[in-house]
Amino acid sequence: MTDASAPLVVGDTSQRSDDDLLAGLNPPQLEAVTYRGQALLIVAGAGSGKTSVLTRRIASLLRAREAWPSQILAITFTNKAAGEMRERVGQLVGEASRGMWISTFHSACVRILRREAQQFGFTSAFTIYDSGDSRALLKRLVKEHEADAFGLTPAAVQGRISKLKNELADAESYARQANMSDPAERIFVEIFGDYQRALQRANAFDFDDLIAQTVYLFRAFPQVADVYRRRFRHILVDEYQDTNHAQYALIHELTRPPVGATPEPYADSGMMIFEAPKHDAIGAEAVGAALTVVGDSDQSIYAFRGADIRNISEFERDFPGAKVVLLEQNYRSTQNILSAANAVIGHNFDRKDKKLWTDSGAGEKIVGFTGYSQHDEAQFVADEIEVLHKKDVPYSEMAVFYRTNSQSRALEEIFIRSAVPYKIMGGTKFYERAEIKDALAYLVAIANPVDEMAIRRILNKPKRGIGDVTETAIARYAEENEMSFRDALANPSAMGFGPKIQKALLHLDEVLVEASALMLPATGELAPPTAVAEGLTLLLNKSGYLDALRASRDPQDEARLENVDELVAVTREFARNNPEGTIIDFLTEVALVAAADDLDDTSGSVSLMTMHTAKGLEYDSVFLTGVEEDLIPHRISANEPGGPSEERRLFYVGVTRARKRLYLSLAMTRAQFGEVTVAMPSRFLQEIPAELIEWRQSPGDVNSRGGMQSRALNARKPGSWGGRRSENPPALAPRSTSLDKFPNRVPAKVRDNGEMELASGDRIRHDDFGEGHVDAVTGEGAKRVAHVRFEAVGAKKLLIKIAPIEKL
DNA sequence: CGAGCGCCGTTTTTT
DNA sequence: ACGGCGCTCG
Repeated sequence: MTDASAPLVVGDTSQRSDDDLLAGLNPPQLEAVTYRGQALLIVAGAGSGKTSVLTRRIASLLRAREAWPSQILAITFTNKAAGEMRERVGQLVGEASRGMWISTFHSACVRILRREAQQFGFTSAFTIYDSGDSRALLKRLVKEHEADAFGLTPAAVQGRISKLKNELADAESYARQANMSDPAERIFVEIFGDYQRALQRANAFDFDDLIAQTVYLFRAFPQVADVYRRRFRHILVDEYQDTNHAQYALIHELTRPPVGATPEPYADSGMMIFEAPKHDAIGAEAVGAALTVVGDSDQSIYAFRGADIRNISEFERDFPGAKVVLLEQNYRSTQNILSAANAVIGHNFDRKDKKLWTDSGAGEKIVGFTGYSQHDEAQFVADEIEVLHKKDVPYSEMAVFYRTNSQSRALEEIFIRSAVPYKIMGGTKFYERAEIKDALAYLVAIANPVDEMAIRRILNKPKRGIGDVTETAIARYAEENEMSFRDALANPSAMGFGPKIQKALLHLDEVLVEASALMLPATGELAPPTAVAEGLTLLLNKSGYLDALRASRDPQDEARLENVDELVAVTREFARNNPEGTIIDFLTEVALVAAADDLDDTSGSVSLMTMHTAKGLEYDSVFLTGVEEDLIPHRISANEPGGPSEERRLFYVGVTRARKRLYLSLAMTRAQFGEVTVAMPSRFLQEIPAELIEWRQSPGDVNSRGGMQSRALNARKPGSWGGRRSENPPALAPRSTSLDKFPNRVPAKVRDNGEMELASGDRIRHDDFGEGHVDAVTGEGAKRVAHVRFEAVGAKKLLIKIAPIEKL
């Protein structure tokens, strides 16, 4: 650990006034940087300079010697954001920034767990299972329990387990309150328990465990928790609106005052605890860490994975005496973009009204475009990108967003044809490719030999003639003899296999042994930085994996070979950046990369990504594509309580990423499941004042002209609409132009419930809030208000005439 | 045990 | 439209 080993900047730096830190801040920003107290909530609208405020706040704590670097824990949403923050703090305070913990929730928890794993039955070499890994494990368990007969698919089970873990429910606690007379429920409980035991046996945590188990650890071992409570005196959490319950609990545990009585200068795990600077009171042991959270409830877009908006809306209740600072001035976007964003988000009720503003002028109008097909739309985007590029907008300052990953395909096709350089962030991620997972499984097999999943994965890759029967036999032998799968595999002669299989297994064992010797140095010895790269190369060569790919005549295997080479290059790069990095460090880094953590962002390409991935990023020019009903808002969200509101926030996030130019595009038809369907413009377009948008081609244009000529080169593929039909698809038949002209037409159902009668005791359903029970009705005529208790979201007051409700 | 074929479900978002 | 998975046959 390098924690705090670097000295604070000395001499004039610390004496110097904070002018440079505070320069150019507006009053609320200033307050956010300089406020000192136990709890601070910074409500930071999009583009309000929150990163700058956070970094300056940290810098000012360090400069004033109110905290040592090692006493600061800053949680960001992505590793990339963490890196940027570290760099920016470094620019302000130099070397003093070393030793801070700036990382994501998951990275911070891994760090803690690696240190403390042996406290509760794991080793520090534990594996991190990504969703694919846990899916594979669950698949086996679901099969074993024949649970599919009860409608329990691996995906469904995985979803439920994830949700439960985010709520800090474990298998036992859930079992206690489950309805065990329901057979499906009983089997689910069994699978959950088996799953957890399998993880434990494999010395592995899944993503959700990383958080939840850290919380358990702190609760079960208060003296361990105390180590971290004493250590971190300032905790800062970004994107607080997207924290889930487990993360919230973790923060709570960390900000609690230490309970133990004996502060030791050196804690058990060898971590150094520094005494507080003497002129300050923060060393008082009874006080919990100061907490700063930054968030914007309008940008909460992760409810589907357990983010609980109440964490931020009830912050003041959770932390009495908390200070709240509002940052509303936007420094990113033009007023036109902000006005559009404000208008859209204003349609969400149940939100504190908050309006972004800027003093930098209206800027260009938002450009709208309606393509005939998704390819047509993509061609518009590609053409426009070229126009911008000729105007000296670098490709790296342009981004294309979409709601679902599958939409990227059409864009890619057209971009390739149009020679637009692009990179896709996230998507089918590099690390999810089969060949990469294979290669990583070899590494896991070295680092964590009890991880049976990893060994099973590589058992027959490349093909060694080892099939299901052999695999099961090894597993049974291992179980009978109470040894690990890895050890069983090492003496195949005991299992009565044929000579061919014995030879194959022995060879695999030899390769693994040899690689272990290379990559896992004896205790005390330091492995050379190149160990991971060399070990991986050795594994892939001697196992025959590369040979098999090379020998294959499947054209895709060539690409796979390149990908594996790329992974080897990644290990070399890792060695350069982390001279002391071990195989475990490498696997950790790889397991926790996020979609937005792109490796090279100086690549001079246009970025393509989902709107979710776009959160926290900003670009000069942004293309928001597929702005259609059933896409954004997504069809599936329509029936979920709070779904439509969350979709609106997602759209809002997309819009507010743009600094100067925003393009909103859609297609009139979209191919889905191989079928062409008619798309309707998104309701969110309606919510933007018409004068803000300049339509290059409005939905009305496309309709009334009876089909545009497709500009997409490949729109004439046989089987798609172009070839056969000379007439227009019937659904797009021309209509009268004037009334059709966009804004005022599309799905705009102005809501009017008329004289809907509601009385206390009625049950209603609300588009966003779900079902609820009417407690009372007050007011008269058009202003009658229903007081409703919703099952999902609690009590709300609704204007009966216009609320999106129906009586049940 | 492995290759080939046909069927099915897929597309919401992610650490 | 496509890929993944399971089934069947060699």
